[in-house]
Amino acid sequence: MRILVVEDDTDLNRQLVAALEEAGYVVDSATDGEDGHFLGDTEPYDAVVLDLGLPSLDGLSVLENWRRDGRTMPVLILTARDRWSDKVAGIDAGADDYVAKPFHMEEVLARVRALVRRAAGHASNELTCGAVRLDLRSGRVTVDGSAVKLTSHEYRLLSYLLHHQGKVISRTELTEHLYDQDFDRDSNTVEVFVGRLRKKIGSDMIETIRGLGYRLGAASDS
Amino acid sequence: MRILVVEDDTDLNRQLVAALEEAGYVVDSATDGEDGHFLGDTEPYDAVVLDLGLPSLDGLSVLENWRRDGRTMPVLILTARDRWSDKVAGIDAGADDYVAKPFHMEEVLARVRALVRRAAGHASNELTCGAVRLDLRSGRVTVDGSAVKLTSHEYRLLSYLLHHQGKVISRTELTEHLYDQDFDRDSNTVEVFVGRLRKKIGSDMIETIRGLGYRLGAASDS
DNA sequence: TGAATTTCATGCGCATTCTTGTTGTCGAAG
DNA sequence: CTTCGACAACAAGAATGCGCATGAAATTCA
Repeated sequence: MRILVVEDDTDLNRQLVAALEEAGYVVDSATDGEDGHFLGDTEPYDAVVLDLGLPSLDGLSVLENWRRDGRTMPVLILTARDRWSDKVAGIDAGADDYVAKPFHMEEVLARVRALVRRAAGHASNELTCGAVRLDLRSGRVTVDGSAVKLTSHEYRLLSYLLHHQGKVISRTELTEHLYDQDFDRDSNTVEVFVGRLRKKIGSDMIETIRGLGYRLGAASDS
Repeated sequence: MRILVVEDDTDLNRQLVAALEEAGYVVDSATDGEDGHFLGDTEPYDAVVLDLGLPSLDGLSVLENWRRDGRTMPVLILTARDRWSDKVAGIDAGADDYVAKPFHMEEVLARVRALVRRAAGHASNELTCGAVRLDLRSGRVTVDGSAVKLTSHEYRLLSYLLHHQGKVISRTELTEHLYDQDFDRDSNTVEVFVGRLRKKIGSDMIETIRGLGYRLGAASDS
């Protein structure tokens, strides 16, 4: 999962990035509205954390621009302001959630978790597929009840596949969501990780659709 | 759009119902957890407004039960409590949004609007023609309910035909859309793939219009 | 620094795709 | 009605290139 943080306070920015990375996300960040707007317009993020008070281009305008351009990724708004009318404006501009500063990092994490989860159409924090179970809060993975130790990339891959289970995911989509902007395109890293993951969770979980991508779960249904 | 309101304060309940109906929704309401839980489990709502402090069955439990039963409709939580840890608990239990009491009705309406709008984006889109069904999201194809395995090109071909069913598609149009610009003109690959597809989905699906191209669907006409 | 993790490179197996050639079908003209 | 030419369907071998395994190099992390 790939997240964009747009926050001008460099300290807070750093904290957010650190916390999100700690939680297993790939994070890009911008410190002003123009950069943020550009990134959000060009890169496929799974969620955005957006401060409203930004230099060069106001957060609300950034959001409105994205929505006008048809970008639909979930956006969590941060703001020092506390007036409810601002909240309504933000929500109607297309924000998906809202946190008032000062906030607890835990709360932001929970909300981002929920946004990403919901954007993929899941209501619960436990993602399961067959014998595989992933708890988004603790980051633990079990297969048939017994814990499995995954490396950070393996976890990201599995998490993405579980969020979008049943769907065919192209290799480019995976690289775009599991890595930040600069990544060597013609590389077989993804295949390597799919192979590793298969070894750990069972090779019949991830299906290969030759020429299109991979698909997890719901292999045999009518 | 049908909304469920679960709120024990009869005054507030009535206000919510009135405001939501005013906004054009069809609204059911319950004043305790058990009733609310039952309704949410049996009726298909597009969104739920749920108070946390309820008699007979706590709101959080109601929500958890719904999620455990696989109900995925968006839920907006109302609560008097303001401690952030409660918010996190609510969000992690599967709530989609959160409003602290006391609130402005405008805000609730804005959030419900947002929830409904977002949930609408998850309609699974499938293309069908006769017994053939193609789910664009999962890339699965079924004929008479039983799954059919297609290769990448076969899938693209079928998808294109389904998108333009009833229309006559020339062979050049197909090559132009299934291949990138430079493609050996005098080649019969398209016919080969039409043949393969016919073998897999039934030969009466794709009609040949001699000299013009192919047509899928709309079989019964002169 | 040492261990774990991630990335990169090579070669192979095989599903998929393409080509070729033949047979079959339709339409029009003699 | 017959015959001929053009177009389409089918089959099967050939070639392409995708995806996987494996191991070594590089990088990160403790």
